[in-house]
Amino acid sequence: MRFHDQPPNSGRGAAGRESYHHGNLREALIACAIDLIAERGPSGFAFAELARAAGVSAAAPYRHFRDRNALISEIARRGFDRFTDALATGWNGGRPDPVSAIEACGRAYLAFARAEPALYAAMFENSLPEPAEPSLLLAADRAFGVLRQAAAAACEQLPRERRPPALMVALHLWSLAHGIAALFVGRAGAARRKLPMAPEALLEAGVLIYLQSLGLESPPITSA
Amino acid sequence: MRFHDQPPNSGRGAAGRESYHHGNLREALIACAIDLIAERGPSGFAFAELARAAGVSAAAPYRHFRDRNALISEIARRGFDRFTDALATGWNGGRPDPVSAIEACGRAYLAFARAEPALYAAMFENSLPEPAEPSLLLAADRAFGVLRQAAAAACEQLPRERRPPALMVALHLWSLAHGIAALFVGRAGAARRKLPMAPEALLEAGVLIYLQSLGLESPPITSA
DNA sequence: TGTACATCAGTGAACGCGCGTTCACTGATGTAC
DNA sequence: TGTACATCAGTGAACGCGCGTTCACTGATGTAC
Repeated sequence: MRFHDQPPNSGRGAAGRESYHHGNLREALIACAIDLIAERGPSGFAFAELARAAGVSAAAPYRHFRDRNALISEIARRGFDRFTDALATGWNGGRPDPVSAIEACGRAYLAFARAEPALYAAMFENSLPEPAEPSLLLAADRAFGVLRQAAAAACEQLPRERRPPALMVALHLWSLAHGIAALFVGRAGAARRKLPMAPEALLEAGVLIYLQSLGLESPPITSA
Repeated sequence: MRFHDQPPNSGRGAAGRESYHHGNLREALIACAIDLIAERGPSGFAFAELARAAGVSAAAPYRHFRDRNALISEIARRGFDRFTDALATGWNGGRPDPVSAIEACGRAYLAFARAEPALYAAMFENSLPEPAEPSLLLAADRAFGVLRQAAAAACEQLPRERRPPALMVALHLWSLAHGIAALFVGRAGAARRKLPMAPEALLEAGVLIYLQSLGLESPPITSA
């Protein structure tokens, strides 16, 4: 499954290119870049090489992106947008119950990292200079917002005196999911190793153990 | 605190270089590369630039490393060795009790990532080609072995029927620690954000919640 | 419908640059005797 | 201690290459009238 659309005439390479004008070079460059990132990582190719892959001259991309970083930043931004949607779909408003919904959210997290390694890498393994684009920061905030919201909803199931800070819970969930994604999904570093279980199962077990400790079970103690 | 030694005449740059022979170019290259990685990441500089930084001609490094990857691989390998030591020191044979020792191990994990961002990046954010050097894989295995051993010792505190697989516990701990390190320590991507608490505190809380769910407390239920 | 014109989105040549890698070389060091 | 010689660990020039970026240009498209 691919999360990004294929607009008309945005095919990779020069194939289908008939006119002097490309028609949709901006989208074609993004699509080609995503392929290159998936192969070699966000720092693994040159801007000129990307132009070649898209079948245009090395000068053409400058009509659409200030420089290489602007391209990567745009890809990361779109990645966070898709990521937000994927997490929100998993969470599904907390139905049927917060714990199940958080589990679904975790599955969506890893599914995204697996299905879109290039986007995930552009989001988390880029080397973009600080400060980042404001729109990129906003998109990242929105994605984390889903986790924060999920954690808050789950925490509200608990009696006030046993209620941990929702932000902390969200950070724990995010860290665990990201750790598993970075270590065991995608094209990682030397640490890559075989797992006795699927990453999804590992995350699910970890989250269950964690939430159980907080006093959360599925189905919830307080039934609807 | 730096974990790597400074052998004689391994100073950065040409400073202190008096003779035709460098004396310790291999170590000097590694030291310079660590500085460059800390600044720009494991893919952020060229082999020739490293030679310049070390004050030698571009051809000199080839006397000591087959190519750039061999250098990065060596740095990652040494990183894992130091990392193993740091984790083992934190674990401290499980004293005074497994839960406290695991917490100390977690602190050592983040302390390492913080003190040695270049080594940590070389270990986990490199783009080394597969298959990795066997010696690098071994070094990585030894580091993970400390976590596995710690998890096993902790699990043995539990009655057999409530005992989770130690490997799974080790993977959870590793993932959580790595997730926190990748997201909140060092020079991360667009996701970098301010935390309401120190990464160390975040990890400590997460590990406590997790272990508590397994039935582990500090001080241990079964006293010595 | 036709035409003039403005704008857009490409081209391709050019620039200076630094990279990776090789090569014959040479200064420095270590050692046998 | 002295000397001859082998080995080591550098140099610096050279190569072809691809990169990033700019520039004047031009083909294609859209629009006013």
